Amino acid sequence: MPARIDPEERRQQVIEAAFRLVVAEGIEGVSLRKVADESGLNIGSVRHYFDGHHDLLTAAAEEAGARMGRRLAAHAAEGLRGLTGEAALDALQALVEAVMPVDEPRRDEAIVVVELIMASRTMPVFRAMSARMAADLAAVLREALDFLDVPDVDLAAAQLAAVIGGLTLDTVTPHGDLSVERMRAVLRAHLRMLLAKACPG
Amino acid sequence: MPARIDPEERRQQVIEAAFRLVVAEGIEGVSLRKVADESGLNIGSVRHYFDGHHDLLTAAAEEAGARMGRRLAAHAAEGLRGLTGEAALDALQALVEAVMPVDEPRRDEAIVVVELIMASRTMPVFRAMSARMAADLAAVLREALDFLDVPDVDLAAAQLAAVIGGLTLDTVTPHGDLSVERMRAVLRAHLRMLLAKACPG
DNA sequence: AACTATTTATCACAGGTGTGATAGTTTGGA
DNA sequence: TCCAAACTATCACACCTGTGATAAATAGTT
Repeated sequence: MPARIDPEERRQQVIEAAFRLVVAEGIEGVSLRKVADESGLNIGSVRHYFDGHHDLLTAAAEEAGARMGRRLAAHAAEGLRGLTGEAALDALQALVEAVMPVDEPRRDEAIVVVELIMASRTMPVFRAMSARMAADLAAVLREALDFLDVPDVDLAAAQLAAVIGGLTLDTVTPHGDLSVERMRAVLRAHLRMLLAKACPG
Repeated sequence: MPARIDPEERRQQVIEAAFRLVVAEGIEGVSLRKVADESGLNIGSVRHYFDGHHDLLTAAAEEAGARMGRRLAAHAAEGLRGLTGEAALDALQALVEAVMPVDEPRRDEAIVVVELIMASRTMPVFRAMSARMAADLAAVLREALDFLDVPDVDLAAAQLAAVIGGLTLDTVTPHGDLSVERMRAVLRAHLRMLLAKACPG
């Protein structure tokens, strides 16, 4: 049986093209023909590796979620245990910035994620992954804040998650079009407020 | 000249239908034919009052921005001057909740606004209005926080704007699917943190 | 070399889109 | 009454979409 190319590799190639289209045009711009063009494949090939449009979207969402999960796992909260002062602030900021649009690759991934989140409002295909991504992020944030002895971890984590979402939205859209520097400054101010409640007692 | 019906009224009727479609299906769901059906008019009539699809979207964006502006103006920041403690907290929360999805009409409007913001990333039609809405909100927030003697008004307003955006996103989407109560609690916690820096000095 | 499963490539069809063009209908004023 | 302006209603066209179906080319195995 001819398998000159790894099917999984081809699928990734297609998903990558889909991501580029999401960044350029939004999720509605992801059509089979455009994905085929963008990936340099024929639409017939795309349809051979994915069981139609719906399946492609599902796979792309899965991959987006997996990447965000990997980013969170990489900057694990373990190293935060017991840190205080500026060291704690720096470490926490580094963790949060792992999922924020601070450079081009992270910006592209953030765009894909936010597009997916918005789309999950009306497209059932994305509901589960959208919810899972929020849960993953919340878990990491709670763990991190807990390690830093921040009180009221649940509430603080929810606040931080909101700040992350809002800053991301205003950075990747013309709404407020935050610069990366400004975004990081606002984030830092918020983290400082959160840690201020931990530092003294 | 027959003008049995106020043209402006008809336009509002059409825009209202467009808003319902945005809520139900997202901005991509706003097609001339669907708007016509939803508004109970013929597509020919819709095209008589709007100079094509682009013009309809422009008018809808304008109306969405105007409504958000009116909501902000209604809960003007004037009344906040000099308030302290729980009274300040309550007043500030009431102002912020004017633009948040705490009930069905505000939820629908918030959905329209967030859809517009996301769409403004790739659709030039929405860029200006998206930016204006952020500026309007930021101005009101700065004014309010200033009246409450919150220090570092610019930074505090930016933080608050981020919280508003993030909470709205997580309330109108399955991402974290916040209940209204939870959203208000998280918002209150954040406002409390901001005001804590003002209360003592 | 022959065979076979994988992969690539096309067609065609039904459905939806914006829009140009064109009739038909209604209604207020002369 | 008649007319013209405003409104409503259709057609048709080109374009794009997902998808079922089918053919063609490829390459590893026997």
